[in-house]
Amino acid sequence: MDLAVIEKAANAIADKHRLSILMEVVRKGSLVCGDVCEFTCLKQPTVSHHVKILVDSGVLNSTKNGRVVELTLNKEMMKQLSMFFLQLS
Amino acid sequence: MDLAVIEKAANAIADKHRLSILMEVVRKGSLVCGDVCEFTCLKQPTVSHHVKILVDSGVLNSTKNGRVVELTLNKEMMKQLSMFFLQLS
DNA sequence: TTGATTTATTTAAGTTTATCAATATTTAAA
DNA sequence: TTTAAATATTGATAAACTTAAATAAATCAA
Repeated sequence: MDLAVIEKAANAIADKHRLSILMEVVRKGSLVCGDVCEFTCLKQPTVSHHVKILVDSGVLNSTKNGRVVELTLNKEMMKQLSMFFLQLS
Repeated sequence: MDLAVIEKAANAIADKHRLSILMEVVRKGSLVCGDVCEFTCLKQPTVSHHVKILVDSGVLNSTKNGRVVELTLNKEMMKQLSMFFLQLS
């Protein structure tokens, strides 16, 4: 269990907007960045910044389809996090 | 599942020193604040600050025994976090 | 009560982060 | 090849965070 991975994932989740992006990805299955601008009150560069943190941390996967970037949940990371906290409980 | 709780706990864990305090509490079973000053390279007011964040977030429990503050793991919070990520995976 | 010990608080400096305007880049469509 | 659309990057500013010195508060021991 790499603590740096946990720390980075926790950091990605430790923000109101990023957590809400994560939950919306879960709810919808997938999102493009433009969607995020709509349901948050954030401008495009801010969304880009937050999405980068979520993707770099491994919380979200991103795949570029033409002009859009599709965001999906990294379930492997969710499993890792779940196992980490399970072992502590 | 209260997202504000998840966000606050994630924030508490999203710091190298605080995560290491958490892991040391897990390893030892319990710690006092003075111990934390020793195994981290942090001064007492800094430790006090980080401990406060960990306790306020519900990640650690604290009980005052005389002059010392005993820190233990809040296993209920660990369970909550584990379940949260399990449901997402 | 006095002195020592442990933790908390205040304050300040330095660093990092969040935000957005402006602009660049990439790609699809006309 | 232009134009339009989606995302990324840069640069600037304000807010938040980390750190620690100085100090206060609480508690134990002598």
